[in-house]
Amino acid sequence: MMTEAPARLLIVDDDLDVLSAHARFLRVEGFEVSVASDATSAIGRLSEEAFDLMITDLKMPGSDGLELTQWVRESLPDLPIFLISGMATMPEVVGAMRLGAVDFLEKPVDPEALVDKIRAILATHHASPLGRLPRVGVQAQPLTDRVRAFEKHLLEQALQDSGGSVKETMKRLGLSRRTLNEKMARLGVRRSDS
Amino acid sequence: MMTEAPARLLIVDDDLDVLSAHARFLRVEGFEVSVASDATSAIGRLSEEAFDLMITDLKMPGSDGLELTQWVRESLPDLPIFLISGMATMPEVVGAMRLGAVDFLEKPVDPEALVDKIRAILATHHASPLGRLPRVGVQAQPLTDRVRAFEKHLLEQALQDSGGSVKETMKRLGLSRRTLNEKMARLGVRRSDS
DNA sequence: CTAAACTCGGCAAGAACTTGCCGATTGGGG
DNA sequence: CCCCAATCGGCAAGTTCTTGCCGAGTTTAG
Repeated sequence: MMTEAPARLLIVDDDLDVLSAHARFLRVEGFEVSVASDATSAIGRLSEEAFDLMITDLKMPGSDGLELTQWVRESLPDLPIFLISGMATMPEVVGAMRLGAVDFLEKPVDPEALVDKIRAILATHHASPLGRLPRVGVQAQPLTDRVRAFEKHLLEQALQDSGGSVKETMKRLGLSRRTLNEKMARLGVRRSDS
Repeated sequence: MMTEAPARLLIVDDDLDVLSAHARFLRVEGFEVSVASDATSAIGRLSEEAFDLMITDLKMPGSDGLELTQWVRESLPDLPIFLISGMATMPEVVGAMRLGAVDFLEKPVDPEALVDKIRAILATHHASPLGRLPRVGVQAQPLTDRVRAFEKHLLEQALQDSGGSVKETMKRLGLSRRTLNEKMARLGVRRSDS
């Protein structure tokens, strides 16, 4: 369980049901969540407040997720972006990643998986040399937890990059099959067959 | 048609028919084309000659396109890479892009479109020497090394935030004094008295 | 249906890490 | 000079992690 200063998330989605559902769930998980239902208001929010992560739907009426991503990349280079979309075409995904999205999730989004990814990204980002946000006084957090989160993130990412193949992942990470399995079990990483 | 120095392309594909077909077509289009039928020989080529662009199949026997991409990203950061694949899953595409591929094409590849993309990439690349630097986690080496590096970073950061005080740092990281000392020694972290 | 390729997880020996206990060192104050 | 505070590192018992060996489901291609 984490007790550090809550991370601030901005969720953007034109589907209000999805939006509020995600927002509610993430708040329960301890994040500080702001929402926006379109790119314009999202940009408004981003302009007046600092966020640790933005999660946006790719397909929205008007200015869409890609444009929003682009705007963010130019204006807030350090803000990690998660793109979410159902029925995304390959070119769209490619474009999104090229624009600098950190990850791409397909609808429907598994809340648990989303939370894991969020935590993982925040863990790496906080540690990265970019420490852009003013840090609060005593934000002590066990080293082991942070390292664990990071390791978990690496595992998930490698696994995903390998298309879910354990064999491929172990080569990529330089681990023996057995060790990889152990770590996955220990850290609660599952192969998400896509 | 201009007469500038022809761009040098390296095409990697295990399917020799596809390989030669593409090579032939691209040569007709005025590119200087080299080919390789597997990752190993591709690396060989890349090691001995300079290229402007590499086009590789994602799925190949043995060391696959992802590994090749990874190798290139580490060794030749500026070389743009096109990945080609049929039946690629979303996570694979995301992973490939995250590894730094410039574009991702689906088989069967339309030669005309390919040429367009090649020209476009070469143009932009020549124009902006940096391409896109801000990429996220490029998969590098063994998991353990990366985790170690991360932990070291956290230690250094915490130590610095504590003004070099070990006592303060141990509280902050939730470690016993002895453990902290051990880690510092193991990871080669020293107190930089400021 | 069978063979081959992948994956999993139990088990156990060995390696690596954690941590309390002790004594030693270094700098200030008193 | 002595005492206190902050650090270090040796030692050793206790834990946790790594990894090879084995046997067992699952999938996939023939």
